[in-house]
Amino acid sequence: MESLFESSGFNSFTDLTTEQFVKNGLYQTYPCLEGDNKEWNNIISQATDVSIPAGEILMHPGSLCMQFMLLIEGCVRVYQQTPNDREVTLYRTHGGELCVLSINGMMQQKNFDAFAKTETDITAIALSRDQFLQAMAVCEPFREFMLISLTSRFHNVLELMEETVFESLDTRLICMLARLSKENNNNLIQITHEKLARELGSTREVISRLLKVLERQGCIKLGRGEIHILI
Amino acid sequence: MESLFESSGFNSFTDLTTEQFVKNGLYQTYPCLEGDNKEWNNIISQATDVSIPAGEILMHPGSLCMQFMLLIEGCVRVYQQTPNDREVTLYRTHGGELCVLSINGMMQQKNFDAFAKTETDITAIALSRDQFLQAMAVCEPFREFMLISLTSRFHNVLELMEETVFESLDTRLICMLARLSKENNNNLIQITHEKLARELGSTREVISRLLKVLERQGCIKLGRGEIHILI
DNA sequence: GGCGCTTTGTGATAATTGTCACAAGCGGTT
DNA sequence: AACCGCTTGTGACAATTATCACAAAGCGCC
Repeated sequence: MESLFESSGFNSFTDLTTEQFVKNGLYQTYPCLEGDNKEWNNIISQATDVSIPAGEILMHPGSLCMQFMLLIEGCVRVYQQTPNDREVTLYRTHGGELCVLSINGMMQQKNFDAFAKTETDITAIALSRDQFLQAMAVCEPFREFMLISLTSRFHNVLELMEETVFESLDTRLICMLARLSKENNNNLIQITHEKLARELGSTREVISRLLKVLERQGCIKLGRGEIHILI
Repeated sequence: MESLFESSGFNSFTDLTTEQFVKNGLYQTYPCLEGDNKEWNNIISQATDVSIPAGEILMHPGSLCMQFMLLIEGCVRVYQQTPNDREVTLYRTHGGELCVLSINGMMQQKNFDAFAKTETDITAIALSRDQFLQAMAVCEPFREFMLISLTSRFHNVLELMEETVFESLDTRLICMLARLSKENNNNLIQITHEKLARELGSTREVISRLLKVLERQGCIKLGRGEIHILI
């Protein structure tokens, strides 16, 4: 199997108009990177625009990503998987965030033992290793952005670690529901029990049972593929 | 409570001879950073040598570390803790590795919700935020080292994540014993059950029982404060 | 309506892990 | 020997979580 990022020119835009559009998108999404730095602008003008549909696996254990990705639009889920098909979500990368996974492959021999999959169509800008290193050398805001991105992602994962080690599954489930509701700004969450289980690293039956308990307690109302939060 | 790193000049060396000694240590420990880069050498010559005894808490939730640490010698344990006094080790930083935690505080408002504690006496070199950013700007090997350090630490933590989510405690315990034995290159491990529990995020009684099972199976031989690995 | 697929509900059961309580052993000190 | 602190052993018990098995309900489609 081969990572999509390794294969060249996947769905790349070739006409300048579209390219221009995406690269304007870059500064809308990453205003902190805009500036009159000639070298930086030069690098960006040579970067590849990338567009990938939902549901594609961008990285998987064993793949060595050789490009650096600045996500413009869309959402990528990073998760781990066991042989017996259990999963846990590690984090998600959204537009305006860089793909920290993609740095790993570029900087080291070690390949990454996690999956990354597009949850929506995404657009992104890809830099080669050299372009990336060059950008690091010449552009102070880029350096700063890199460091902040890496450390906050690290921070996220440590928080997740703490939760999974010390918190019971029902607590984690409740937190997850609260978060989903808040993110969508909606008391109605559209998700199956199966997917919730794959978020939390558990199994469907267990989640179904826990949800049923919450429903009996009057916290939520269950429907097929949806959960109403009743505060 | 105040982080040690925040308080200034903790045990700093003041005489040039010792300083010189530690800074030679820098290049012994970090050969990749040595070079004839004037700006870099200038930054390093102004950096603070730090020496801290074993058992000190360097960082704790709520502290904002404002210095960047290059660890020369010794070992720092980074761990999380619950109100009811359970712990889990996230990772250890040894001589030759940089303290990725310390970058977090410098780059962001968010403070780090983990503990860092010296397990041995340590010596390190501390850079201020400005010195650090300057170093990132002028020194390509330093940049590369930073990126590699950050991504491999990230990698470590994700592996740990996978283990704790999907592996049973006895499996994780066995792995831990194997690792400790390998690290010391010795079939005799000197550690208490209590400490093993704090490594793994579990409790003493549980670990004691699991160890007893392993002993009955003939895998190990238990003694007070020590475990013999019998292959 | 009938079919097929996805999703949910749930019983039964086992394994894992945590918690409380207390005894016992070991090693050093006085 | 007597004492003390640290460490280990273990019973009893509860709670949590996973697993297997299968039924039932919801939904789209012909």
